[in-house]
Amino acid sequence: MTKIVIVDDHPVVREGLVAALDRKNGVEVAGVFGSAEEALGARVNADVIILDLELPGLGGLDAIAKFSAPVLVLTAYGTDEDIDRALEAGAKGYLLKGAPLDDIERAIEVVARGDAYLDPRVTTRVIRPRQRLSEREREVLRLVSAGNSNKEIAKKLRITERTAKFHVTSIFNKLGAENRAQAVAIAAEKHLI
Amino acid sequence: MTKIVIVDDHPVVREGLVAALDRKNGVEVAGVFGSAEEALGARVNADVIILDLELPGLGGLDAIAKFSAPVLVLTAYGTDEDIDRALEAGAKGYLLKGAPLDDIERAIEVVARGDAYLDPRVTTRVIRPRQRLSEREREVLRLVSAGNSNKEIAKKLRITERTAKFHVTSIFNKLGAENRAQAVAIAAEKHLI
DNA sequence: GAGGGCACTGCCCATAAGTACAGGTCCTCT
DNA sequence: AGAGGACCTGTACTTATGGGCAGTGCCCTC
Repeated sequence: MTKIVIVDDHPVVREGLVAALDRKNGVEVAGVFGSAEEALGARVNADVIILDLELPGLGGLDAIAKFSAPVLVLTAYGTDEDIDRALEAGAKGYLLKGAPLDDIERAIEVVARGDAYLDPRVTTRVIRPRQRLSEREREVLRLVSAGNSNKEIAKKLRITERTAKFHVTSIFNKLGAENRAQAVAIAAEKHLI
Repeated sequence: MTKIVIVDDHPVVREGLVAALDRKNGVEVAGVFGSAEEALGARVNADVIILDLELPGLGGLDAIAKFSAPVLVLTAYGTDEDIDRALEAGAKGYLLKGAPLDDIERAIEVVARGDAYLDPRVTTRVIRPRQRLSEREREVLRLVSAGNSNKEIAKKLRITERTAKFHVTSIFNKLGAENRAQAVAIAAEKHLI
């Protein structure tokens, strides 16, 4: 009997998962929570945690490492950044909302026995090494998105305008953008900002 | 007995809605579909259509007007543009995914009797008049997001560079941006692109 | 028929952006 | 010790951007 704990702030999603998993043999829903804090506080003994990344309060990404049971992420977006951080944090599975129920059930089995499961749409991103932005570059990108000029960025980060330009150029190279407008668009699309 | 048709491409969401509504008195789920085409083709007699906006094939926004029964939109994003277009297309209700089951049930009742229901998070946006971009401006904004210079935009739209600049400036004014990077960020945040 | 919104265009100008060259210091991992 | 990465800086250059001022024409509504 595989014990499942569900952590998702969407009532409809919780309902759907419970309904689907209750029907299935060998699986038992041991707890359903709307936030990571509740789930962690309940200290339920589970074999698999199904965890949404967008949660009120403690975000799913930060919660992953706090669970002792293997975590199967089930979330709406599969952005490079989310996936990277979730897997780095120790998630054993990554599913996108909208996945067929069969896939969800298979993922639970796989994760429960200690293996890893990735949604096919996620796998594509994982096998292709991405150009991750450095901490500084993300900072600069954030300022660019807010409409700051290189001079303003320089002032805020206490560096010279030349260095600000340098970071901006690095961002272009990594994102494959030709100018700030496109960089912001790409970043938004990848949910980097 | 209120007859409901559910149109959503997420299996988990479909499952959740069916489970929740089956429990409720006076409500009957008369059909569940994964796309607008299927739902329209089935010609089920319904009192309320629960419709997701992000659908494969025919998008939810375009599908709204094609249903004869009142449509209750249930979607993940509540962006100004989506809301505007959905309401213009004739949606009678607008709920965000993540809404409590009670709200969903209330919305169904309200919509079924011909009134309108808005998610509280949506209402805020509706009562505040927004600066909507013109068709041309959205076109220009799209090109700006793709990294095009004013000259390139001019060429692609067969106008002069001066006119491209003019549109870009109008976009800045309406969005409250100071430059293209910020405009793209704001547009992305409002899901205008 | 007089607005009002939208689309379009001209000239001019100061500043910002983006890129080319070339270099430097840290820190970490091997 | 050496390699690689992130981070930082300089000079010099071309081009793009954003905005001011001024004006035209179209279409739709009141």
